[in-house]
Amino acid sequence: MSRMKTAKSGRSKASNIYDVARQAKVSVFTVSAVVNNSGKVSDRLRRRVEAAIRELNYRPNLLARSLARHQTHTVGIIVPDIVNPFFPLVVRGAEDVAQNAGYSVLLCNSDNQRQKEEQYLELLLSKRVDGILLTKTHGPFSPAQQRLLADARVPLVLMMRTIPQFRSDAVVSDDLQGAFEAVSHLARLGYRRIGLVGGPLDVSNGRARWQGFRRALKSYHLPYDSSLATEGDYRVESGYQAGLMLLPRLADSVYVANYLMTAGLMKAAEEIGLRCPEDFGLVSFDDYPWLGCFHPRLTTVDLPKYDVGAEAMRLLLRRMNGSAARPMIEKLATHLIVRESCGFALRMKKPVGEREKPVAQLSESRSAVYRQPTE
Amino acid sequence: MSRMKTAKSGRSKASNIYDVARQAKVSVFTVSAVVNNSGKVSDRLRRRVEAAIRELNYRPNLLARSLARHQTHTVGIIVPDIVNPFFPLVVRGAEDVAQNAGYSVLLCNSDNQRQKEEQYLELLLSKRVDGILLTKTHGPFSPAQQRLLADARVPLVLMMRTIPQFRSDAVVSDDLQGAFEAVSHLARLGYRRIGLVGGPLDVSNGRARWQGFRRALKSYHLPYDSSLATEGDYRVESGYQAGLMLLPRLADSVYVANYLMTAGLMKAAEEIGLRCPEDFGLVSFDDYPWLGCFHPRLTTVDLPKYDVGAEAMRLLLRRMNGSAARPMIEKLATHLIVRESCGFALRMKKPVGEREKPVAQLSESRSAVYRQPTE
DNA sequence: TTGTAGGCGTTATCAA
DNA sequence: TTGATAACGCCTACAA
Repeated sequence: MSRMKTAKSGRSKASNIYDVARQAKVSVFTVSAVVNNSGKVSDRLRRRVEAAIRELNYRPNLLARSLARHQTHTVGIIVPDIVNPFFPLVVRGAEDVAQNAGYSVLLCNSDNQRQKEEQYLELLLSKRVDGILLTKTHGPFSPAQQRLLADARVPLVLMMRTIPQFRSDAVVSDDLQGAFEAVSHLARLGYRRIGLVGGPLDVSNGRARWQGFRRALKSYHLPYDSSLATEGDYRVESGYQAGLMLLPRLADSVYVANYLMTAGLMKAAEEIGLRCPEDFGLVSFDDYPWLGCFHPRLTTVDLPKYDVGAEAMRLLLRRMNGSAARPMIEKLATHLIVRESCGFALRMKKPVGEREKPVAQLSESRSAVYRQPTE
Repeated sequence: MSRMKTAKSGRSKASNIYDVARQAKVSVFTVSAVVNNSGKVSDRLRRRVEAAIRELNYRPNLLARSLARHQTHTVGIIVPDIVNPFFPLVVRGAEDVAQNAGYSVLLCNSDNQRQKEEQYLELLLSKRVDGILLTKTHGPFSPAQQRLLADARVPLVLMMRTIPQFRSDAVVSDDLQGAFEAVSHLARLGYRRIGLVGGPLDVSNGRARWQGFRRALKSYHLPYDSSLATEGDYRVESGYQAGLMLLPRLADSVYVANYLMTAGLMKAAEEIGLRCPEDFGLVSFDDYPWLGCFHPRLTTVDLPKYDVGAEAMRLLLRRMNGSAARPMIEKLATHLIVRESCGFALRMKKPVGEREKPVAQLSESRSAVYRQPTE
């Protein structure tokens, strides 16, 4: 008799491999072989098993399988905050690749808090994920975490941020080059007092974007005025505060290291009564589908968010499959998109042909296909 | 001897409960009792166990625990696309509540494809999640899915969209009322040819937003002109197309049923050479932190995205804990935010005090605290 | 090609 | 209070 009652009758527990074996009058091995399409099974038995599976509506318990096989086909992704519009695309890139390879994704938000991050890390390891994708909060791993990770021998790939003194794979955007291009663009347009709303200096991409800014200044023989450089935390409010500081100091333009801070700065400009690009030029960092639809239409440096996630997951998959290559850092190319906030139309001084080309390559970049978000 | 080698030596497998038991010279029961803080264990043994755990760096295998306990402390969330800026907040709301209750979240993107959705549903059930949060694609569940869900006896809560003929819990925003308010606002400002860029009619919130539009027209004795009403799919492109259709037909204003379509429509307006709010008024649906920072600053109806996710998860938790109350649909209140795209400043006809109050309550609404996104 | 039996790491039952 | 020992559902040598 079937263990899983049919249709109407009182429902009992889900059927397992033994039920199927009994129903098909074969051994569990045969059932397992059929289900996993492994080993040789005669057509006769295979058909019997398949019939039984259908009748009992059997579906393997992946939990049990994971326990037996020592792999869960699940990866963990820890990002600061999925609500920051930067991360959905990263996560989506990772998820697409994962899904395609038969893996599911456990999503965690650290809120940039080291404690939350650590808790999630432990949880993921306890859940025996096969790998981890991480956008690390500021600061290094604690010794406890290092040991944890080493002991668990679970591959980990960093996204967007690297950590000094910690050798591991990482996929990042070429932030230094991107910031360099952004600021160079302003310099080429003739701006002389270029302000910076930078990212946090305690994370690598914050530092890189800062560096790109300084190198571009130097490259165009512009002085570095520290009163025009502020450190933000990638959130709207810090951009707003920065705007209140910078703009009254007669910055004639500004490079803002991410989108949310740009929004904050625009708000500040509005309150102060300054218009962009008429009163000051602006280049932002990170593009979104709606940026070309509202005013000022933002000139920005597009970051390969989707590809960062996708590449990170590909790298992780390779590690999970036992790749022993030495840790590598992949750096994905950025791309300047000129619209109006930089004041290009107002100050056009360069031939049009040049406007979307980088002036110089500061570091090697890897081109990548950018996938447009679907909605 | 400890099974987990210390520091330098060749690392063996992670230690399990037997290793701990052996090390502490107790039975596995005692270890289990200590780990789970259940049952009575003498202080003497407890200390021995705790010491052993520390020495061996033991951490329970949650996989095995799940298998034995028949619960995974994991829930699945299926949304159309995490890249649509609508969903991150929903997911975040759910994740916060889940995390707080000791649950992790498996994230899935259906891309509004029924097939993908079905695959994910099966996967989640096979992984034995304890519950599911779902923003269903268009159309009903297939009979196969219905059976699947019924057999698995896994609680499921719908988010944002309900399904006719399927009784289950759901948490939605009060879209009908929201749309009604949006369009009423336009009517009160004196607009007479109000256009609609509606959501897809094959999902419930698309229909509700459409209905709210029509009821408001009726309520203000405005004729319904079907040539001014278009059906979109919540994506940028469809808003763009709708704009190209509607605006040349002399709509004096338009209500757009979500943010991405609004972006598309603004793009179309730009190309046509129409300005907002000078040439046409606009009320959008769904608010974001940056909407007040760019022009035109959008008048919009804010949806309680975070709360939808959070409430849905709370409901799910109750179900997972065995609540047998009959299925309920929670409807969360929306909130009109007046900025400039509606042309309020240009056409001010009503006293200021009235502008943020709904004219009428079309359906019961539940107020809820709105949490601002952090970045 | 197929079956048997032991293992995966916990929890839980039932004696002691 | 503790300790054996049987589930939990699947995989996989090893045997037949």
